[in-house]
Amino acid sequence: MTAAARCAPAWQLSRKAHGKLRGEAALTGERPKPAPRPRDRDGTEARIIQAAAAIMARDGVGALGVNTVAREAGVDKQLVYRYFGGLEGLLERLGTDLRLWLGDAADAEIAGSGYAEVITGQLVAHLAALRANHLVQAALAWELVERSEAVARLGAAKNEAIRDWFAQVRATAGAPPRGVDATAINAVLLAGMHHLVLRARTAGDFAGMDLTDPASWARIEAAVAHISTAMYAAPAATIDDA
Amino acid sequence: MTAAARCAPAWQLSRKAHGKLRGEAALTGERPKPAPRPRDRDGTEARIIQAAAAIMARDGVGALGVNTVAREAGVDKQLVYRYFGGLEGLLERLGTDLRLWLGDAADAEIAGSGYAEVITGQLVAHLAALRANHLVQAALAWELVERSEAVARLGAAKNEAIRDWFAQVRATAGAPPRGVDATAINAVLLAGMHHLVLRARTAGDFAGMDLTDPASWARIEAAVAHISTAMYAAPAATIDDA
DNA sequence: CTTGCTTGTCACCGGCCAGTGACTTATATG
DNA sequence: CATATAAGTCACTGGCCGGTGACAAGCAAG
Repeated sequence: MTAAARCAPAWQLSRKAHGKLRGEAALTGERPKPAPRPRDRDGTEARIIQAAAAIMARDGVGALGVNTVAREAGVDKQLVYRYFGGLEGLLERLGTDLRLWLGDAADAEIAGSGYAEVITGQLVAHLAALRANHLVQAALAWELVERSEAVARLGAAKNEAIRDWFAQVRATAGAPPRGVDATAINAVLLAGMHHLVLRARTAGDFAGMDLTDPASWARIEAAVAHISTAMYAAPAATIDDA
Repeated sequence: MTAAARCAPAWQLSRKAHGKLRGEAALTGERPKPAPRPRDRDGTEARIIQAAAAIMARDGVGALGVNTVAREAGVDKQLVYRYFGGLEGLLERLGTDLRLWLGDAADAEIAGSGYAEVITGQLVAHLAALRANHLVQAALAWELVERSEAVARLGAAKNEAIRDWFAQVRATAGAPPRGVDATAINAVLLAGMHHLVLRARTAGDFAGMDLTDPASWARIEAAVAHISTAMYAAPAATIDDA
């Protein structure tokens, strides 16, 4: 499991000898030859990772388990243990790939003149990318529920991606207007977008907005752009906080 | 049940001495008198509800189950079925109480002059109330992960509370400035606050903000107030969208 | 008193899950 | 060729969970 993996460290097993042997089947009848999958380690690993991603995106993280992943992949669960060291390692591998996916989502072109325009464009692009990526959504939702080590690892990768993104934006757009806490404002806007996307995938609404209606998303996008533009507009010298 | 694991119960059941029938005890030896809990239906129901709330707030919704609740309450799980009709009914009852809690959170005084001031004060108050209420946080996180019927019921209650809140605010503060999509802006801000609070209880950070540091929350609060004030400031006639 | 309802308690079932040992067979290596 | 390794498969253990049936004891009405 995740955090509470060490549940029963000290049970002693009074193991009885296994009765049946494989060859016994010949006595009862002819075996229909199960036709094992052709050997392909890399392909099998890919199948397992793909299955985990599919379950995560479709059914959420709660449905992830060694049995379910193996079943989805059409593979014996033993292979999950052998190749990844259990669910823990599999999730770590999945996190690596997820990091790549995040990179894709953050690859929107950074363009525009001035901080306000650049940030606004980036926020809107981020919203669209996140809305399209169900896997990242599942990971994000997971982080809000679990407190495990795997989550922390995955979250660290994501944070690093966001940090890089911020640095890139700042390098392109320059500094935000003086006296504006851009980090906090961006955090609020980003968090708002994340939350609305996550609400859409389950509840379908939030605070009077029907999140199943594309029109609502247009309004949300406009609101974010509106806020971002207003906050980072050039003549913001009148606003000052400590 | 999610991946969160509970590993405790083995050492509680060490008393194995049960015979097939209750009366058999007299044959084998004197019974130490299991001393059943004195009869108190209302008290027992309250204990169960309280236990469910405690688990939800402490361990999250993933840890909720008939067994765990009964164990936490120190009560046989059969009573959960008898009194509430299973987990479903228990959660419904809990939702009723939760609705009251939500009411508490929304009972901040609506005061101020003008839409901007009223909304800003309400948002800040809502943030503080939500930060203090771990049970509502758990419910909110749950809604982002599950897609069940109980969730929908609970969410409906919450939405109704928010709707009432909006109506009250509008009645007090009047309409927002023309040309401003207040519903969408408020949704973004509200969603941002919710998301940051939910991140704080698990990940502890978001987009470069350390959510374990009270100073970060001061900045977030300032950012929300800043945005709200700027968006709803009276001379907003220059801004127009469709 | 007897009868019936309720409260509290326990035992048990089937099902799913995590994890392990062991077997078969294909492939590479000598 | 023989043999060691690795891939794929199966069987099995132990455990928790949801859910149900049954039992003992309190309590009240007749």
